[in-house]
Amino acid sequence: MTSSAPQPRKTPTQRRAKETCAAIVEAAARILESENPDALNTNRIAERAGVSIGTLYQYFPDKHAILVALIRREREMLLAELRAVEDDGEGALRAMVAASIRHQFARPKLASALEHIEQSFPLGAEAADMAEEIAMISSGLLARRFGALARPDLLTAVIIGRGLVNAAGEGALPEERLSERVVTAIEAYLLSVSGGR
Amino acid sequence: MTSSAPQPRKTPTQRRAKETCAAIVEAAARILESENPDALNTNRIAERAGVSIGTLYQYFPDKHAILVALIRREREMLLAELRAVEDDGEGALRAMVAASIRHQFARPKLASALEHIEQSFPLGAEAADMAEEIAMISSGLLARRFGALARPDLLTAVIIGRGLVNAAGEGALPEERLSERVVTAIEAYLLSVSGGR
DNA sequence: GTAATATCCAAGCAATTGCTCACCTTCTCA
DNA sequence: TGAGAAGGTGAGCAATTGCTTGGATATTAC
Repeated sequence: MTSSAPQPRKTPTQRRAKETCAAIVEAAARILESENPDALNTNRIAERAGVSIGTLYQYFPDKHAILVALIRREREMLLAELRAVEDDGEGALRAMVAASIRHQFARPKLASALEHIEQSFPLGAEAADMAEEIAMISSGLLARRFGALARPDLLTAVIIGRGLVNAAGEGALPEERLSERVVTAIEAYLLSVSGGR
Repeated sequence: MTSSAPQPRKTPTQRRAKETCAAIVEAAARILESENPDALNTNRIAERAGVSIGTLYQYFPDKHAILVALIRREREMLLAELRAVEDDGEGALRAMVAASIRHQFARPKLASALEHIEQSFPLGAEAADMAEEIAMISSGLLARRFGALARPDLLTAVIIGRGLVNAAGEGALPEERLSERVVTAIEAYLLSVSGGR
């Protein structure tokens, strides 16, 4: 009975080791941002992190695990911002959109690189968890304004928002007045499916 | 003075050679569909196409060129469908959405695999051309119903549509009543920015 | 038919990749 | 203070990759 998700060989306990781990993950992020993503290999990650390749493989069982850690790190940052949005009914949608845009434009290249990587290897369960939590948060925040929303309608709203923010982050849509544009698109759709009132 | 876009070594003239070329491109498509995209290498493409690796490199200067050819092939198929939409005012939007959905669901895995590949290497100029042509087509078809639309609003509508169709193609959104949903989202947005009438 | 041309073959090279292993260094704590 | 644990090193292996090359086979033109 072999576990399909390999565990790291060592768990970092001392502070030095935790910094090393963080440096490795951040090095991967920097490579994804600066060079073409094909240049992302473990030797290069170790080099940019300023550690040896052997050290890297003490904390990450394989290359895949480094990317998973990076994706988790970024997801948690976004989720934290979304969870912090206050449920004041009126401005909640605006605040969620603003948080998403802030996250996307903090490190736009990284955000879109990860976007593509996420699909190529199924981070399946976790991606679903993340989608679920975003749906839950949004559901609560939007209910006051649009009433109880059917699941597909909620998903549609989230996808519209994500799509527009990503497109803008990749330069396919002007950044100007992006926030209003996204809010408008989501509001228009939700009003339309929730009775138009 | 070296050209940055390498030309194929030979242009296929006989029918046999053209079939070989098509088989190579289709083999790449099948690999992207069936196996994980990391397994896409030239040796494998040649094997699945039923030709030798040497033959492959007679018509394609490098691996990149095969993917470009495949992307072009798929783009042309979609564009052809979109161009064929009749300008009857009312049903034009519905018809464009239907064409996009048909294209996406004809070979869903291929469509989303290419979606991710397109970004990783800049097919820059051509991608822009495609976006431009879609914008032109849409612009004409939507003008009758929504009036002259500002460029960013048009782009937003296209991105909303693409995003929803892709999401559905990847299973993130139920396929049920997808067409109505997409039309609703686009209509709601365009009505909202074009004066709400 | 036969020469010229077009098409196809596949062994294998050079480079890159993910990763291991045997060893050294730094830290912790009794 | 010193021994064991935690942290770190980097040469290099095995596998894979994109691609070249030298030559065999098929098609066309005369």
